[in-house]
Amino acid sequence: MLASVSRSHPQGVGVQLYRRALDGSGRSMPHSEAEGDDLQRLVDWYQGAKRDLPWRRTDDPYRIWLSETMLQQTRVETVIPYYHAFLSRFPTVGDLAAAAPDEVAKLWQGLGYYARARNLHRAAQQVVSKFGGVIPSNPEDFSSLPGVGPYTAGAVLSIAFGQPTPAVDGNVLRVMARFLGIADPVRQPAVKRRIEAVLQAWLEQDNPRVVTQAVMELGATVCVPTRPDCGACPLLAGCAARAAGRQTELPVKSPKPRKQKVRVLALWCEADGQLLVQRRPAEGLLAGMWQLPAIEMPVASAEQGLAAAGPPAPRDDCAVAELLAVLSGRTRQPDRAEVESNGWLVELAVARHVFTHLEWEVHVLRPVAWTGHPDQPVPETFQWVAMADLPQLVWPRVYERLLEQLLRPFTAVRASAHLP
DNA sequence: AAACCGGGGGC
DNA sequence: GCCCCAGGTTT
Repeated sequence: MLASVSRSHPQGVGVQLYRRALDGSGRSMPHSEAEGDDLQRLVDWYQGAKRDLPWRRTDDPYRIWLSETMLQQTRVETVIPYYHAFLSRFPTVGDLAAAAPDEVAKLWQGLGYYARARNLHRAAQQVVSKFGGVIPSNPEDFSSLPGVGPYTAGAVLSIAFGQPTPAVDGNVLRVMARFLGIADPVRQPAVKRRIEAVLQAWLEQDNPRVVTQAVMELGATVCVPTRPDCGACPLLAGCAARAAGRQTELPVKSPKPRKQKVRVLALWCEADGQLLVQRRPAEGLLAGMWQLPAIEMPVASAEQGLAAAGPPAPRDDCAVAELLAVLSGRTRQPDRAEVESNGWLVELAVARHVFTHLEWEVHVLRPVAWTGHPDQPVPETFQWVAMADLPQLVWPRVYERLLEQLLRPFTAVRASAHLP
């Protein structure tokens, strides 16, 4: 198929595309002929250069689907141990469908973007209930599953089922933006559509299982964000960005907004070998995960440049007093003496944690005068838990670290010792 | 279209 | 410190 494609325009077309894109002058011209050899070289390169990854050793759609889900916004090295642990516990989609939600969450602990796990679990149940336990191989059905967006659908359908469905992830976006010389912001849907169209043409000319992975592999190992190794690139001949010497300037991305800083005041309430913990709301940040009883106080934007860190302020004492009142089942506001009394909070630890869109500074405080006890009732969402049982709960990374620090020499909080 | 949703590794 | 990673969902 590809061998018959002519080799008429070694590099001219790519340069032209780059200039046109820079001028913002609209549609690209067809580029099938000049890229035929590029595609062939890409495929040949992949066969010899591909990394030996666990999900490349199987044809099982379930395993490939799991890998694509775990790999969303997550590095290969991070995923590998989770991938093995997950499959060890849930070898088939049916096993996953039959699992308890908390057990699925526990195996995802530390991986981030926890909605992925909830969606995958629900999707597995739908595979059983709607598709007889067989992962659907047609785009409409597979894309209907929760957590399956355009990328995941394209990736699984092409890699596991050999269909010519393009999968555009961050790697592919970068490779194609450079190869085609696209100077428009890659966020724009029009850019993604154009890249999908070119990629689909490639998929229809060669084995989709190979082409999809080849482009991604190129972006992951050669056409990397900084210092791309153009000398080793199979697409060098047709690359518009390289021809213009501007490969490091692409892709063009829009600037990100500043992170909101949040001061988190978390309480260490321990009594009778038990610890008071709190379950986060079922929706939103870190949904349904466990933490120390805490209040989150957004730091005013004016203060962000100043001492966002630092010792608890008077306002913090007041907020903690209110939380302690709630824990004690009292409805009245804490009195002046409680709030103003000195030295009633001992700071046991501080941890900073950065999310995509905000930043936490967690202070773990021990209210030395508080007399709460496991025998007394606590409001909903709070719970006394034996120290030894803490590892069974699902913790956000920052609390995992804090607990490990504060519980030493107690047992670890991780699900499995071999995870990072 | 923009905001929300984790965590980590490389520089 | 900044970037960005085999993205999806919600508003």
